[in-house]
Amino acid sequence: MLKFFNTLSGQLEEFSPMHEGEARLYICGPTVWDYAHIGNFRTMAVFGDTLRRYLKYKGYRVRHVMNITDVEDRIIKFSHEQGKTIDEYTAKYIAAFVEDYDALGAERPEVMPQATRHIEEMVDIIRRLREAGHAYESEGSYYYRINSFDGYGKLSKINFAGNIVGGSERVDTDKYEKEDARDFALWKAREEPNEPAWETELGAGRPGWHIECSAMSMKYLGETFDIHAGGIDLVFPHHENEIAQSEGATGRQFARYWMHAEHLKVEGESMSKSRGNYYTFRDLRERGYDPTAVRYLLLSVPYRKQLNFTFEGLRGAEKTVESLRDFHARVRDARPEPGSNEQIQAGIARALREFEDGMDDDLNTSVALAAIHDLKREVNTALDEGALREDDRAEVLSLVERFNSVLNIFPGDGPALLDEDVQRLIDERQEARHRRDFRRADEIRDQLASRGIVLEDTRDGVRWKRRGT
RNA sequence: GGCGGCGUAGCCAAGUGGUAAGGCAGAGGUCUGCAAAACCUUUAUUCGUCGGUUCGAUUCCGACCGCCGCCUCCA
Repeated sequence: MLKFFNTLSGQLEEFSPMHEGEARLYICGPTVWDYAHIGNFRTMAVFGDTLRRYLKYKGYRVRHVMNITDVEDRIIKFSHEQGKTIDEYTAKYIAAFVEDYDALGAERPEVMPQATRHIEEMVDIIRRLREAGHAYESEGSYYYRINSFDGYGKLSKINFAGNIVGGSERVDTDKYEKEDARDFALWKAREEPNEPAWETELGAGRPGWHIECSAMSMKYLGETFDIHAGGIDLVFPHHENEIAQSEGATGRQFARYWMHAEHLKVEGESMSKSRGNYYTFRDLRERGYDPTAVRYLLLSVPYRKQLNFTFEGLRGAEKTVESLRDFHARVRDARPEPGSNEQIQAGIARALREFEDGMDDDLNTSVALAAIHDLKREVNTALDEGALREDDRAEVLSLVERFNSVLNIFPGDGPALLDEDVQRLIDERQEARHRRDFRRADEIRDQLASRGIVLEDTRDGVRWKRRGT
């Protein structure tokens, strides 16, 4: 039974979608003012993708929407500084995000809507909010009247009485005329003549941050949908405000399950540019790290726990991923005798059960990965002892495919080396050995080993075989 | 000040009211000319500290110490 921790109820709940056999989810995507960092990807690419893939694994049709926030204060500032339009400025970062997302092995969402293409839908919601008394206009801007919405605070459980309010430089109360300092902007009036703005029935201006997610999620998923997810920092105010906007406009429940991914730390500290421990995915690739290892590392801790990202851990993840690839290749290339082995069959059944139990428990990827490692060890031992049989081999392979359809951590092997390439390298190695150039000889042997070619030196020369055969 | 999370072996960490998954590193072994690679075995009488509840606590409760976060258009 699939269970998720729902931030709204504060409890683990059985997942049961609105529409039979279909799961609709919305995950808050990137604000494309810069390259996304590894924390963004933990949430959007790895957690979001795992959620999506496991829902599919469980047999649901998935409709997955991830927005791209392409209008926001920093974007306006930087595009202006560079003399570009918003679209010109963001195009580069949108393309980079999608490229990184793909490289991390995440499946693309069905829809990736951009905020700037959905201004009309936002205006429509604001109009409905005004009609319902939840919104008011002030000096050309529009605000949400928090006092008018009873459920405000139900997601974040914020106790406003105990909060730092007023008198603090943190609360920007003088910029706009608001009825209440907590009221938030739905629409910001144009202030400078050259400021990017949309001419709408609300006047010239641009949308507030929160309204875009309400508009795009409901447009593509319906007024009520199953799962809304994002980083834990979005609980307040972003998601709390989305609820107020959406439910205020429709009078219906907005998202039914709210899931929030914890942030990651880097070398034990919070990641920040000032600390110098801020990494984009591209930074890691430039340093030569394998994208699959990054994915593995980000997957190795359940999404609701902080993950301590370290380079030692990343190197470890590379080794682990490599051993998984070797394991897969070894099983794939094995040519065992017919029949099946009872013990292996039991191991296969146990691995499947443990994997699913782990994933069913709020996507506990740590447990799921442990199940894969246990299977790997057991099957490797059987191969060493020649105890694996043809039926076992086929089932292990199909099980690995199933696991990989959810976690996507078994890297590809690349194109196979042709026999003549292997022979040419072996001849070169023999020549090097005659010269007593063992370093070169070893280099060649390692190169072959990394492609699954095992060498066997004999009196008559060198024999070789593909690993596992 | 209000709210929340965490502290488990050298490192990353899962987990449970009944006695500690998995990965990396280390050690040993198979293989090998030696290595490397691959594979196997092994590594916490103990889960921040001190109390309490219990037949029994790492797991529940309280206090304390330490770390991280939200309350600010940060995933």
